[in-house]
Amino acid sequence: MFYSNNPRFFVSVDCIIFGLVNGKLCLLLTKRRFEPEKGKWSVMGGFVQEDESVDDAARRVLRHLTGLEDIYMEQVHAFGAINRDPGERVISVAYYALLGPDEYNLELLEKHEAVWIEIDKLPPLGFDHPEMVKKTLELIRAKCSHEPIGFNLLPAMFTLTQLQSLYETILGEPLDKRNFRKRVAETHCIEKTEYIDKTGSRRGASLYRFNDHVYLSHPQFKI
Amino acid sequence: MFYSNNPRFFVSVDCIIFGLVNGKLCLLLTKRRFEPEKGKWSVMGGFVQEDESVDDAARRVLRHLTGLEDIYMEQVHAFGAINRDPGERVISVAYYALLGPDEYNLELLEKHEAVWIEIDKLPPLGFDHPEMVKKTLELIRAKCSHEPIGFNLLPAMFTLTQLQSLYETILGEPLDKRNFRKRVAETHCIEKTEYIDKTGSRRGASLYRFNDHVYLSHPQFKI
DNA sequence: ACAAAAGTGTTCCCGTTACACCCATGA
DNA sequence: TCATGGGTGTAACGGGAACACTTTTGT
Repeated sequence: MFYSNNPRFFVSVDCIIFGLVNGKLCLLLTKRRFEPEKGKWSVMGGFVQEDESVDDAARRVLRHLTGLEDIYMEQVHAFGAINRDPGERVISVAYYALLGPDEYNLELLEKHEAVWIEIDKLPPLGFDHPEMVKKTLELIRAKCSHEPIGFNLLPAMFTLTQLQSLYETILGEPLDKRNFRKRVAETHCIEKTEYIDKTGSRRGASLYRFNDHVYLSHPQFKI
Repeated sequence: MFYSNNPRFFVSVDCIIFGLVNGKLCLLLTKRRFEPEKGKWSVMGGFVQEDESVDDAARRVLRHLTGLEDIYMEQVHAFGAINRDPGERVISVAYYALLGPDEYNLELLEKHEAVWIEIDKLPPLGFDHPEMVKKTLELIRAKCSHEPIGFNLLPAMFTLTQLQSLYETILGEPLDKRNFRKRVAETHCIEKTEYIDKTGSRRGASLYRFNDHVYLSHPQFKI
């Protein structure tokens, strides 16, 4: 057919997977056991197959690591430099994903030799993964203030201190506690529950919950 | 080699090309003469080749249409649905480009059967091009207020009325003239020249120029 | 003289920021 | 009782929005 004059390429997905481990923002990385870039750290990836869309390929990578289907995930950028993979030419589409504490179990991660590494202690990464991570961080930094993506990293119920500390980590700057809580109060989709978390302090802190139903009916969000 | 278990795909670029024609924001479209989607309108595209990066492929499409190398261009999104191309499977990376009035000549466009069509009079497009255009519009709408991309659509010198009307078209809403000019005045990288445009009014309007040197030394922009 | 676009300041309001102390509890 | 994190209000400031008339000049 007409298209056949043109070359075909391997297409991969690379998933920049975020999670909170002990309250620290981490990336899921693996140390490559095969060439190319053997021994270097890299993000989790895989090749796109015939029977799946590119988005589906990213979901498959996520599913293998977590056993779950409905992980928050979004495309970041396509990377298409000729020599970005020193082995063969591969065009890669980067995605980022946000995992909540219940969305990963360490056994499954161990089986895939994936480890959580704190975002500000990243080892040197192979390929063009540093650029992918950089672009992803810019993206979520810009996005987290007007779209409620941060909740995907938290448990279903969380304290305001946890939420604030998450935002501080993502934005890389300290936030004023009273102003932060004022904005939370104005954001109707974050609601206080009757539950109290006693593990983080002697006094106990109210647990809050993100109400996506309220959010979807009034999609306004500003933190 | 190890990768060879995996399938390969055609990869294309699709360029959503904007231009100002008679002060109206337009897209460069073509009516397809070949299957698939013969007779439908589509944006300008091409297949990625072995010897070029994906970005380079987009630049090549632009170069063929304009004869120029340095067109403002940026990636929008990769589209990878299995059946997005009814002919064969093609994974496409969308780019948008902004052409100034001196960056296209109608003969060259005619040779490629490309025509300018006003952004609010678009015909039905084939493939997933409607989604590409929608995503692109969202992107430039969000971007034009904090990054000086609009100037790529204007001649080297322009009146403030032209600039305002461009922003009104992109944002889809009328802007207050005095507030607009106040913001322009605060933006050091837009400078008044000694020249006067007499074609747009009896009185004549001062011509302004975007100074990218100033912008690069103080990359701040807010309109 | 008049039509048509160019050009120009001020006021008000609201949202953002800065800031410090008391509370509840377990050890 | 004290150490620890939880929780609360107000005042000052600054940026954004609303708003109308005069100027210039070609016809």
